[in-house]
Amino acid sequence: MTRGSSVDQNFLFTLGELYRLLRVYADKEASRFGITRAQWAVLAKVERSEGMKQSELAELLEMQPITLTRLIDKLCDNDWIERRSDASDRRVKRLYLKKSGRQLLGKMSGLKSELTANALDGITPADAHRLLTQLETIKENVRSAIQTSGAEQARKEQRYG
Amino acid sequence: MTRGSSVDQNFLFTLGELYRLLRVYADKEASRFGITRAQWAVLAKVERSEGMKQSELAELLEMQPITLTRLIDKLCDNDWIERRSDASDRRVKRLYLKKSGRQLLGKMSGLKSELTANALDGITPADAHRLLTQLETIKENVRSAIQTSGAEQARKEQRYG
DNA sequence: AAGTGATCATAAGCTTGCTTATTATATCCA
DNA sequence: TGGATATAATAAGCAAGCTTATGATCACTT
Repeated sequence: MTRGSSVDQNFLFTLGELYRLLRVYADKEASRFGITRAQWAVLAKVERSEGMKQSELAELLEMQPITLTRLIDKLCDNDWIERRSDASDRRVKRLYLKKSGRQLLGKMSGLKSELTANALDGITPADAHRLLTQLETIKENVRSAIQTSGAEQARKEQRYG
Repeated sequence: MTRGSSVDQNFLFTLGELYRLLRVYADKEASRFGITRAQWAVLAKVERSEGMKQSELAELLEMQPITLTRLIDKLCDNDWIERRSDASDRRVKRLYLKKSGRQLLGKMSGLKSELTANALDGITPADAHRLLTQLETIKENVRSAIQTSGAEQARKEQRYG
């Protein structure tokens, strides 16, 4: 129980503290390439799945479409990616890497490894793998917790509205 | 190597995605108490170490003093904490919980456990404990990586400035 | 004692998240 | 065919991070 309560006391806020540190670190390093960490994450995801709709990409990135829209604006301004209209649905815009975007990702490929290696220093590859798996598990847990609490909310509103 | 490269591909951005999800979740739940997750984190830290200087608290929270200043403004507006001038150093303000802040934390004590338990569902207490330890390790790694890269920066500037 | 440099809190302005609302377009059903 | 509902992208405005700069105070050196 001591063990449980210690986790209980710390997990929620510790993750936030780590995130802030990691953000400062990654932004500082990425800035040498004229890009921010947030933009880089989008660019990397576009590379992995070109031709996606913005809404699909937003879901993959766990962010709201409007947040993504503004990041895409910046990536387009820099000519790293482009929006192309969808032939069969005129609401949709699909995202494609441009040549300079591909080149940038090439130049940055070593940086991600370096940042990750520095962050995970002293953690064995096996532990790192387990850690990542656990983070994915937690992501799923939180995603479904949000949906559940949203559903409860809707039910209450229906009952009292 | 497969294992290493899979971590390499994902750790940096996965943590950001999890953070965003967790933020949405915690903010939504905390809002029932009229407080945000960020403000809650500050309030909880003040409870644990009353009488701290703002600058010390900012360091504990891994955030910049100005970021903290504005969160503290809100906590003071709500009368949950107060700033008291230091007797021996007139620059310093020390932070103390007020009665209603203590009451609020009491009311919210169950929520943190609930959020953490939901997030860590399916992860054994032993694994959760190891996970938290690893997050702390990574925090230290990143903190020192930032300092190192800052030092390199300063060295370069000195050399070329 | 006085000046130089550090430290504390804060201000101004930017980024990247969010929520809520708007506009255009699709889809569905009656 | 047409009206209600849903979906895609964007806009406006707020929250909470950041950097850089400022004013007040302190500490140290001379």
